[in-house]
Amino acid sequence: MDTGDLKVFEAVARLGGMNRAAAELNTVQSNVTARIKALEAGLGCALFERHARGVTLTAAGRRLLPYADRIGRLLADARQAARDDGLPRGLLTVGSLETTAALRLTPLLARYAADNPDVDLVLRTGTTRELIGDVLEQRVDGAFVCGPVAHPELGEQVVFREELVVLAAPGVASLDAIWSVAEMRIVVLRAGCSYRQILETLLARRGIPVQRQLEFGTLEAIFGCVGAGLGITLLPRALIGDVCRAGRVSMHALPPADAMVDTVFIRRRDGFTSSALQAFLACAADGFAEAKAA
Amino acid sequence: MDTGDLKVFEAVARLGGMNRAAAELNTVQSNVTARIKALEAGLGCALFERHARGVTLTAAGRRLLPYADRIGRLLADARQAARDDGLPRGLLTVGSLETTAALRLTPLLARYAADNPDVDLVLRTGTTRELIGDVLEQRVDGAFVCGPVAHPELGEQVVFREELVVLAAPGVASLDAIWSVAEMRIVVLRAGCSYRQILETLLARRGIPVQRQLEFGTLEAIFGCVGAGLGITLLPRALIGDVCRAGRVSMHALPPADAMVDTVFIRRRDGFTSSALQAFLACAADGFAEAKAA
DNA sequence: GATTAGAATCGATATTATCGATCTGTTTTG
DNA sequence: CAAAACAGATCGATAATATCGATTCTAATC
Repeated sequence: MDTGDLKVFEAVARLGGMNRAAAELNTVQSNVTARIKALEAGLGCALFERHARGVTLTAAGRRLLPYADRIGRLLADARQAARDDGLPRGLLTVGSLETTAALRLTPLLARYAADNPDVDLVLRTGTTRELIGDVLEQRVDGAFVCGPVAHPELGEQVVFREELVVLAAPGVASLDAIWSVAEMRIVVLRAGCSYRQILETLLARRGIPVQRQLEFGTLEAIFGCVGAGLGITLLPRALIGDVCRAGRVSMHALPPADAMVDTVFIRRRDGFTSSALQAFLACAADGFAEAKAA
Repeated sequence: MDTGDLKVFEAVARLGGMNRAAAELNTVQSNVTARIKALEAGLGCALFERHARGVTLTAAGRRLLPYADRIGRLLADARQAARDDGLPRGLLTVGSLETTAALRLTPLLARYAADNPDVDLVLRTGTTRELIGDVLEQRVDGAFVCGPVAHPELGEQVVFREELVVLAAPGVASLDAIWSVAEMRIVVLRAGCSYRQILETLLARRGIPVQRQLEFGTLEAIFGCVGAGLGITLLPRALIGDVCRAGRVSMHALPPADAMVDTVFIRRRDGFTSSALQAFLACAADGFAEAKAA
């Protein structure tokens, strides 16, 4: 059983056919067949059932597949680990929620990029669920998501904790006034934003349907929209500044159980921590410690 | 980078020389040299420093080595996982403390062996420390040791919790009478027994030197020896039976903090759980649940 | 300076992987 | 129902590469 064999095996399993796998692997079908046969002979059991429209995994194949994946990933990690001489360089792919990226990460990313010119930094955004998958499948080295995650294969560290507050039009006196409305329009920074989900959950819990959502790319636009009474929004208190005191919007605190949200940085427990990632973690710890002190 | 290459790499690293590795791998030195060179070329960095008395790992080599081990183990797991069709068979190697094996495990092992005729059961004994190493290095599939272990790579489950009591000669009135002795002889079931270590720790904490230890293979012999005033011993209360009520020895409870000992079954968190091991766990859970009920 | 242990190198050989063509058995299509 | 299309198995030729054994080179040790 060889790493090459396992790669072939994985491709055949994923694509459901030897021809397709051969095409992907830039080789010919007879070759793929031969390697699978060799693998099966070495293991002493069949991995695929052959039929007219391709192949499907046998029970043994299904048991082997996750190992093939893990071994492949471990090999990639091993290569990286051996090459990594302690100086941050190469590719660093970090995931983040849209909102976190837009509102919190820019200074950090800018500083990291400036400090580490040899690192190619890639930012990938998605929902918490998607990003967890990305980290598990090693599509990103780590990600900022909405915590807690509590996944056995993931390590997480709280990066910052923030209080979410509801913003509404200036005239709104209290939360109760908001909850008593028959239906609600919400304003978000980006579609799929995690704050949107939280807000929708809060509204759903009180039986208030969300009529429509408005999406704006900047905080200022959101403030303007909310101030004009077009809807409500949910944002970290620290980001609101003085638009509230200026009377442009009204701010409403939530009960602590709903209000406090942790943003955590997750990464694979068993994955290799490259120098580039290590430097990133240090930079992040630094940056957010400053933010807290300020 | 290939699994064969990694095996060669591991052997060279462990033996500190290409000739020695070649001998172990049943091949010739030129071959080992060639594969290491290929591996280094593939990675783009040197893995060994060559000098007159063999080779030593470079920093890159040191980083790679743990991955080589892990990949090797994962490959072995993968092979097992693919072959394992759900029916317990093959080799099952279990570790245990001497004492646990002698006093608790025999009925369990007998039943397991009877229920699973296709499994070759191997029992390996050692101290908790040794057994932890055995489990980590995959020399055993799992082990009964003195808990708690709390190692990140190991999962543990408490198998039974027992109260240890001190046994002394019939005339001894209390623990204080024992602690006030100037020196003490202790009686144990086997050398290296974990109860011996606990007892020695207890004595050491009170500044009592252990003069000599007596070792006997059966509980009866220990009772006789202790009853004759030759020394004291430490044993689970459940194993003592009525020798105490019969007046042959005196029994002394310890403070709860010292008295309660957990026996836990440990195994690798990420390791493959074979059908044979799964059946063993079921058998153990069953057997010890009965023991508790009785 | 001779000896020794150990790694590098090299040419010959054996092994293995790859390729392209062909065969066999389905399923779909005309 | 026959033909075409599709998918895997098989096979012989060839290319690649792993292995071996002999030799060379180097740095310690005697």
